[in-house]
Amino acid sequence: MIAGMTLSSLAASVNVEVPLDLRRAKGWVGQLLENVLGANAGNKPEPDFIDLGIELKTLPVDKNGKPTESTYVCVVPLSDTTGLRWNNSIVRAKMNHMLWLPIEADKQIPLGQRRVGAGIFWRPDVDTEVQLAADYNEFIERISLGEVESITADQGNWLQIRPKAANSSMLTEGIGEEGQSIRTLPRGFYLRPSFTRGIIEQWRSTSPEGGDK
DNA sequence: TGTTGATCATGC
DNA sequence: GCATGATCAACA
Repeated sequence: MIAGMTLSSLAASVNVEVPLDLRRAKGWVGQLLENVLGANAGNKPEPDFIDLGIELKTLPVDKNGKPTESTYVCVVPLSDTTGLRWNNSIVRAKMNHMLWLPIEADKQIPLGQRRVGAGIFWRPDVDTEVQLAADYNEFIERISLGEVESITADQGNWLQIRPKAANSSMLTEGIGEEGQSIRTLPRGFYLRPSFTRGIIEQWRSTSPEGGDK
């Protein structure tokens, strides 16, 4: 029902002001859509629609419909990694059912005039999940071995690990090279734009609304 | 121009 | 400080 609507009309429907730009309101679009659609997980590490088990993600896209940014998934566990496996991971819980909402992100369009696209309900197919699991397990193994400081963003096929903090001086507990406790920058799991591009392309080729371009 | 590392706002 | 929502902006 909200496909095609502008952010300013959606904001008006929930009595929210539209900021001039996103520089000081980076998560504004995502929070607006949570509001409009009634997501209820708050800031808990659970899917947004708890009862449905569905994770809501806005996906900024350029004029060609290609994602312009990576997608944050969740915080990376850096200290208590024993027993962590793909099957009991928060990454898997969130990615099991996702609702993607493409949003126009061309900076030439004023924020309030940007439109929401058709929602894409998505679940990973078997091959995709195998690859995500491989990325995840490799990262967790390296973290368990005390290699967190040598993980860079160019590692991982679909998932990547990057800093996720208020600033570069934030520290959290991690595992050092000798297995000791260290202080290290908090990290997050992110999905590469190449991954979300695939979701859009898959939708375009299979949905009646999607056309074939 | 795409990526990587850094950063912004909010709630508790 | 940690978890949510993400985008910014410098640099390769």
